[in-house]
Amino acid sequence: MSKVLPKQLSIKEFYEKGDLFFVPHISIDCVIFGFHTGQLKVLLLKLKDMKEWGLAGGFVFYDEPIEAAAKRIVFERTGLTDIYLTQFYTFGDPSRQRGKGKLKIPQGTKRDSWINQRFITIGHWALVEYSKVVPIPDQFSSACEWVDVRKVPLLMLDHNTILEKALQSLRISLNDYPIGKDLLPAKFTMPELQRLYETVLDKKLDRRNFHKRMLSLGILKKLKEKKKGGAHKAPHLYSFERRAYQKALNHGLKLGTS
Amino acid sequence: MSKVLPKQLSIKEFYEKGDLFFVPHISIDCVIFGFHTGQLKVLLLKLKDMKEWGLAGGFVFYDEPIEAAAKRIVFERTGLTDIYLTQFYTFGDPSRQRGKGKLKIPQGTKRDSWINQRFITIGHWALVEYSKVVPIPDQFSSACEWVDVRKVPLLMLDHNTILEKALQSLRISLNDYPIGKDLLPAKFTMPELQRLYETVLDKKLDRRNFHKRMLSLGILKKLKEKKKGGAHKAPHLYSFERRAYQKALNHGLKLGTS
DNA sequence: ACAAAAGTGTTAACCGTACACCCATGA
DNA sequence: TCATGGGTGTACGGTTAACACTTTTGT
Repeated sequence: MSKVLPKQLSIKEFYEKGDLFFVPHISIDCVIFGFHTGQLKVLLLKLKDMKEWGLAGGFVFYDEPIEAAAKRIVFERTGLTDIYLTQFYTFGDPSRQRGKGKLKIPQGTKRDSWINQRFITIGHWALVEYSKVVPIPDQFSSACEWVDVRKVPLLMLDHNTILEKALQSLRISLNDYPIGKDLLPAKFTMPELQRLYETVLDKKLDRRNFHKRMLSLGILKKLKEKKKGGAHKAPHLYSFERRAYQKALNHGLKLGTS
Repeated sequence: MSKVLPKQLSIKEFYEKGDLFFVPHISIDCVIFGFHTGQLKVLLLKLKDMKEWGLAGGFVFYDEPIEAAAKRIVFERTGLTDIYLTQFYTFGDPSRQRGKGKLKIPQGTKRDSWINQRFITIGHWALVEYSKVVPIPDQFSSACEWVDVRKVPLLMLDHNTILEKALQSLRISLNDYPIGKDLLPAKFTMPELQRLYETVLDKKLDRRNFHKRMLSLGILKKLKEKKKGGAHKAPHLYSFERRAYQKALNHGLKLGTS
């Protein structure tokens, strides 16, 4: 799944010759979500020489499927494979072009260089386990950090719009598909799972009803261990039932309306 | 909304010089749905010099937003403006390229011509009123016809997959958004509306419950006229309440789960 | 008068929501 | 022992789904 350039190109070489490797006019943006200390986080990159931050993005090799490219991009920023990934929308505003609006033409590139042309970007969101990620900046960035989705700064281009739409899509998908396996550690407690749902949906849920519904889905396995160390009563630990979880991902949670 | 080439290009000119006007590597495919005689129809094009049929497709002008391009493409095949259109998925398989698989390189074009390169296509579906459409083939096609979605033949490239995914997306959208205004004539009967839903969902619905639910949505206006001419009891005519219908499209049908 | 489609109301099952008490643990 | 969070069951209400009879009209 991970594909690498023949050799590591310098930024300048990349800007000048990228179209030898990548399909021009096409980019991919990945909204990488994680969950930590009760917050929904998104992985952002601080662009060199610019005030703004941006989403994890990249390009598509000539012989690479779109989904593979998206997974590669997530891999390059997180070190993770086996990414849970969903394509949610394609953004094609003609203003998505370096040299238009605030986006500067990269130093030393020609105006007609492939990188300065109009790009259509295919938006994906990914769910990853926060603690397993070691954020890695790309060559255009000076930093790569988790940011609370509620505290996201001004992003380059239309990346704020893309993030908003990713969140919408994630919330909608929550109605039909389970969530958690990719965002929580292998063992977790019911209150932790509930906090995840509350955070994504941005609203409080009833503890007892949540408990009931989650169990009724048949995708949880109650472990005999309890979580030690916390103050107060020790909560039970759960894990997901691999097969049932996967089935729910494939077929959705709602049974066909008779 | 309708944009026209500086002059009408011949097919050969188009194949050779298209990249002077259109963003390379990007195409748009539109699954145009209509409803007639109790059947869900899709507008297909018979390709010249090939066995297969294909969906309505086209390319994006350098300065044209994606959605505008999609609406233009529907306009060019149907003559209609004010299209109800939804982007549903972007297909990017590297095999989407003339010269690979069954798709021939157009006669007289060079292998490295823009048209023979890999294309990423942005899938849309559109709902149009069957009776208002005058199907118009494009320059690559010998015919443009309505085909029952249940009788769709083998299509070029991955167009069968695109159609399948469009249908899925349409069915899902049916849960949250009203349908009918763009597929039915201005005045219609409740059984006609029900047949539309049954056809799209591919299952029978209960007549009385359907009637009740539709009225409860508050988007229908009962007219004083009845439909004449048919055998049997004359059904009432309805029309959609413009404002309520639009509101339902914008905000969805389901009220926020408390 | 008969066949075929349209119009209408009631009931039962289910699901979602609200809600209260007891238990375990660390401070 | 107290404060805090975790674990569990019940009751109500609204929505959905099942279902039968009457009306109209053309043949």
